[in-house]
Amino acid sequence: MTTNSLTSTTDRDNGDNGGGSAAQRDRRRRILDATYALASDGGFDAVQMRAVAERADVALGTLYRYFPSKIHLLVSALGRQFEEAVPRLTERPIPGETPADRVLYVLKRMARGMQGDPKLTEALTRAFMFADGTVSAEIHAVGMSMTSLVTHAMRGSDDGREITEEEIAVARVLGDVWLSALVAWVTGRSTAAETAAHMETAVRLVLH
Amino acid sequence: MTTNSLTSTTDRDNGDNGGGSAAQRDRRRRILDATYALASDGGFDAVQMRAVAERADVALGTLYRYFPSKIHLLVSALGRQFEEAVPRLTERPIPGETPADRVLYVLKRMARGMQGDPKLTEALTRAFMFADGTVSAEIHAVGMSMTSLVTHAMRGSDDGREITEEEIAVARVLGDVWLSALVAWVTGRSTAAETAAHMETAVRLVLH
DNA sequence: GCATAATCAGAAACACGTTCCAGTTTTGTT
DNA sequence: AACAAAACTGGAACGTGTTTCTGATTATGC
Repeated sequence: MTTNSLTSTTDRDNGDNGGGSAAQRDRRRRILDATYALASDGGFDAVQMRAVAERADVALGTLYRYFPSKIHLLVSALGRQFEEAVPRLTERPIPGETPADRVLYVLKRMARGMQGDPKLTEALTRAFMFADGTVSAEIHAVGMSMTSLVTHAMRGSDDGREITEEEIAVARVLGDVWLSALVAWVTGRSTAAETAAHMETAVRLVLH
Repeated sequence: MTTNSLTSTTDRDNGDNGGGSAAQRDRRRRILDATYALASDGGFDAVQMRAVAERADVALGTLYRYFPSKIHLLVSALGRQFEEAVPRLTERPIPGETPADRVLYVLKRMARGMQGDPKLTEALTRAFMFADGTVSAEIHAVGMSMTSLVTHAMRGSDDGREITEEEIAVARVLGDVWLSALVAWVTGRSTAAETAAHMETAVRLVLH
């Protein structure tokens, strides 16, 4: 199992998306848009496959052709959200004196973004947690984005150095804590403030 | 049917259900036993409410009277498993020279136990991750067990000292990592060996 | 011992994820 | 242009979690 060069500049669309005709790309976009809208409005339960299909103006069978399950659909939506967020967060140097400060800055900004749309976050997080092995590709992609984000924040700017094992380990641990905290928040077991405090503690612990 | 101490030997009912007649306690026990058996055999999907009811020899409506949802049912089962495991793991001094060694010992032993019954673990973990706010009580109990387990391992034996904030923070971070690793393993996204390696890295990172 | 309330069994019904199918439209090839 | 293959539509249908209903059974207070 490896962990490759994460801060890939490659924007490549991998198999599950890039190909296809313009009509197909458009359908896919409409489906993901409908998913966003429904999730943002009513959370996981409101993302009903019939409703998504109707809103995206495709038949139910077509929806299932593009996304073989509700989980795939939501995890793909989460993936797209990350794809959009990561460049926004990494394009300019990240403020902060120490790696801990910078990582916290990034994590908090991301948390704030998600907390601004709680229902959407609930839907996506839940899907992520419920996914089984058949979604490992999509999930791996999200994990990579997360790792890349954190390692990028640990250094202030994008020098060319190879990313070390240590950095990856730190990033993965922080990613795990972040996910758990997110789940706790999403399920109403902790407040946003508690989540933030917990993340801060974890970062200071791990980044000596 | 397999294996371990899960198939209740203890007949005692604990706090969250202690009340009620003997017949009610017996029904509850039968229901949880059926849940164990089905989960151990076929995992989350195999725990079907009709099947649980039939196996426990109660009507479907009765099952729902005792546990308002499948998630509640499974999370309760997980809670009982923890209740049984924690004393077994904390009753004697934990081997290991350093806190890191001892924590690893405990976590690995627990992981081994769960990996010995993968389907059961899958079912319980999924339920845990999918739970919403209405099961926060049960989930909080599990979280406390986990924290207590780790803090106990960090010290070798049970001296009377107050547990520090720092220790709790470390325990919570490790609990988060453990949970994420467990989810990754359960959903087939990582192997047992990878999970163990990841846990080891995290422990060494957090416990200097 | 009996009246009353609580609980239970059994079964039907509903909701939503998922699958399947017959017919139609779009796309690609020759 | 004609044909074949692939994709799409509309809708029915199935499985499983959940709810609801009715009549039996059991527990509880007098």
